[in-house]
Amino acid sequence: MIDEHRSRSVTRADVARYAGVSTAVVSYVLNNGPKPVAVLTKERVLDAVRVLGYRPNAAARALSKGSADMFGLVVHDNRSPFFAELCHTLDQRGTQAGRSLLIVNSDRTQADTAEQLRDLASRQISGLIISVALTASEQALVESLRLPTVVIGPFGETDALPAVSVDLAAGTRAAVEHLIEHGYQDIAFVGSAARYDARERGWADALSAAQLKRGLLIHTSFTYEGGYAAGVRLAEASPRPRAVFAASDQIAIGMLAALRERGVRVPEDIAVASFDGITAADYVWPRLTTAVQPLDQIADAAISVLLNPTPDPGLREFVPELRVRESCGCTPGRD
Amino acid sequence: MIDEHRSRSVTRADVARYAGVSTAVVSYVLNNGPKPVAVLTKERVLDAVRVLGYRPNAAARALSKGSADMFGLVVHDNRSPFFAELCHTLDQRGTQAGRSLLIVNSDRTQADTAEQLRDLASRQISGLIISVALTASEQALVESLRLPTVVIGPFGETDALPAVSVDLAAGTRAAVEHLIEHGYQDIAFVGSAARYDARERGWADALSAAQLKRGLLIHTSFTYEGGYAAGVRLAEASPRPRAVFAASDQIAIGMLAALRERGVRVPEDIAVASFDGITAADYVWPRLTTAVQPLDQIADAAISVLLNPTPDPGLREFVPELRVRESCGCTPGRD
DNA sequence: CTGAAAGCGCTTACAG
DNA sequence: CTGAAAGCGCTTACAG
Repeated sequence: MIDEHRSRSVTRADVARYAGVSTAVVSYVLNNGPKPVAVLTKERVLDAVRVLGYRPNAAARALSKGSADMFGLVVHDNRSPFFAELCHTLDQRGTQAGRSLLIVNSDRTQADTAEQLRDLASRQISGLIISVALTASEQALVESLRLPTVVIGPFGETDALPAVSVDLAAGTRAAVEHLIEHGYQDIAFVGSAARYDARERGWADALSAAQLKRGLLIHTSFTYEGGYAAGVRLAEASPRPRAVFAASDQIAIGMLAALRERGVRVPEDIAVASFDGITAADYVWPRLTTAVQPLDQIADAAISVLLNPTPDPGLREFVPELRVRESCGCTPGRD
Repeated sequence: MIDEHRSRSVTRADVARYAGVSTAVVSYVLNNGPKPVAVLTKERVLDAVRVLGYRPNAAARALSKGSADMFGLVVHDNRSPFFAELCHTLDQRGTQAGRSLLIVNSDRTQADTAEQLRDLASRQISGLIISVALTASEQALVESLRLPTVVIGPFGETDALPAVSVDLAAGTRAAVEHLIEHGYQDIAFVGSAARYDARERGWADALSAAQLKRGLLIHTSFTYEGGYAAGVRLAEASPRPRAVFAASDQIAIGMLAALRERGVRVPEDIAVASFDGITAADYVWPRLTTAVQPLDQIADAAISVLLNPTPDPGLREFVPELRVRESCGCTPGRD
C-alpha cells in the first residue's frame, strides 16, 4: 500500500521488476493463465502487486485482447422505472462477472441507434445488451458486429439474436383474466401500437376466451404523460370502460392521475391492472395489481448468454407472475 | 459503406494506405490536430474513412492518450428517481462532448466504493462524477487519482473537490416557509441523519425565523420504504404534526402510502412538501409541492467542470425553485 | 504540410 | 515452469 497514492501509475513492468520475473509471468498470475506458474513465483508476484498497489491498465488490456471488460447496454430511457431497475440489476450481475456497464439511452436526440451501436463496438465492449426495438438494418448492423449479444424484452423481429424475455401475452392474459374474474365485462387496453408487443394480443385472447368483446383500445407512449393522456380518454369515454389493462405500471400511474382529477374512482368506477411490477406500484394509490417481471432471473439469464455464447441460444422466456393489490378491486394486505 | 459489415475491423493503417498518406496524417485529420493538414489531403483521408467504414479503436486511443472518452459516474442507486433523471441528463450532456457514461452503483454489495473508484481509474476514464458521500479516505483516494473530478450534490466534507450542488438549506427553507404561510405551526422533518445534509438545518432555520418550535424529527433512508416507515411514525405520533417536510420526493411518496393506509388525509390532516422535483411528483396524489432541483443546469455545470478543469473550481451552487401543487394545501392547475 | 518511428501497457504464441 | 519479443491500434514528438 506504500504507493497507493502515487501520481504516475505503476505498470506491469514495475511489478515484474519488483518480483524478479518477466512481465509475461505477471500476466499469467493475474489472469490465471494461459500458462501455469509455480506457487512460490505466484506468491512473489502477488506480493509485488500488493506492495506496489498495482492495477492493470484496462485500456492496454482491451487493446491487446480486442475486448474490454464492459457490457454495452442500450435502453430507450434509463429513467423509466422498469428500465432503471433493469439497469441496476444488470449492473449488479455484470459486476459479479467483472464487467462494467456502459449505458446508452437510445432516446438521445443527437445520435441514431446505429451510430450508438457502432460507438459501443469501437469501445471494444465484450458484450451487447439490447433492450429496445431494432429496425431491420440496425439488426443487421448488430449481427455484423460479431459481438456476444442478447436482446432483453420481446422485440419480435430479432429472431436471429439470442433473447431473454418475458411472455407478454401470458402476463397480460393473467392480468386480464383476473379482471374478468372480478366480473368486469368491458375491459379496455392501453399500450403499445408496436406489432411485436404481444400484450394487445394477450388482452384480446383473454377476452375472446371469456366470450367478451374487446373494449376500448388506446395506443400511447410508455411514459407518465402517455398514461395520463390515456387516462383522460378513458375518463371521457362513453360508455366508460369498467376496467382497463395498462401495458406498464408507469402508464398506469399516469392514468391514475388523470382519472382522479376527473373524479373517476379506481377501482370503484374503473378497475386497473398493469404490467412490470416496479417498486412504485406498491406505493401509489390504489396500489397496482400488476404482472411482475422476474428481473433477477432476466438479468441473470442475459448475463449468462453473454458470458457463454452458444451457437444456438434461441429465446429464453419467463412468465410474469400476477401480484394482486387494490387497483383491481381486491383488498390484500401490504407486502 | 462497402465494408460496413466486414468481420475483421479496418484500422488506421488501412485508411492511410487507401488515402496514400501516413497514419500520422490520418490522426491529424481525425483529431483536428495537433498538426495542420492540407485541405486536399484531408479530403482524401475523410473519403477513405467513409469508403472503408473506418472507426477508431477506442481502446488503442485510450492507451495511447492515457485517457478514454468516458466519464465515470458514482451514484448510490441509479433506480431512485432523482438519480435516474440525473444519469439520463448527464448521459445526454456527456454525449454532446463525446463522452460515454460508465455508471457505478455504490450500493453494490460486492465491492466497496474505494474499490469501485480504483476500477474506474484503471479504465482510464477522463473524468469522475461523484454523487455519493465520501469518507475521508475515499476522498484522499479520489484526489490521488489526479482525474478531473466533480462532486454533484452537497456532501459537505468534500471541500477539496470541485462541486456542483444545490442549496439544500435554501430549498428546504422555501418549502418550509411555504408551509408556514399556510398557517401550519407544527411542522415535522423527515430526512437524512447525515451532518452534511443541510436540509435539516434549513427546516430548523425556517421554523426559528417564524418563532415556531421544531416539530417531530425523523431520520430515515432515501427510499420509498424509508418514506413509508416515516409515514407510519407520523400517523401514529401524538399529537400528530400538522405538516411535514420530506427530504426527497421519493420519501414523500412512501410517506403518502403509509398515511393513506392509516386514514390520515393529505393535505387536510397533514400537509406535505418535499424536495427534488422528479417527474412522478406530478402524478401521485396529492401531487407534491416540492423544491425542484435544476437538473439541466446541474448536469451542464458538472460536465463543464470536467471538460475545463480549472485550478480553483470551488463550489457552483444552484437554488432550487419551489413548485407548488396540492400536497401542501394549495389548489393550482396542472403543469 | 507530411512521414518514419517510438511508445502507451498489456497478451500470448513461441522457444527454451 | 519461465522469458524474450512481437503485436494490438492508436498518438505525438521529432525530423524534414
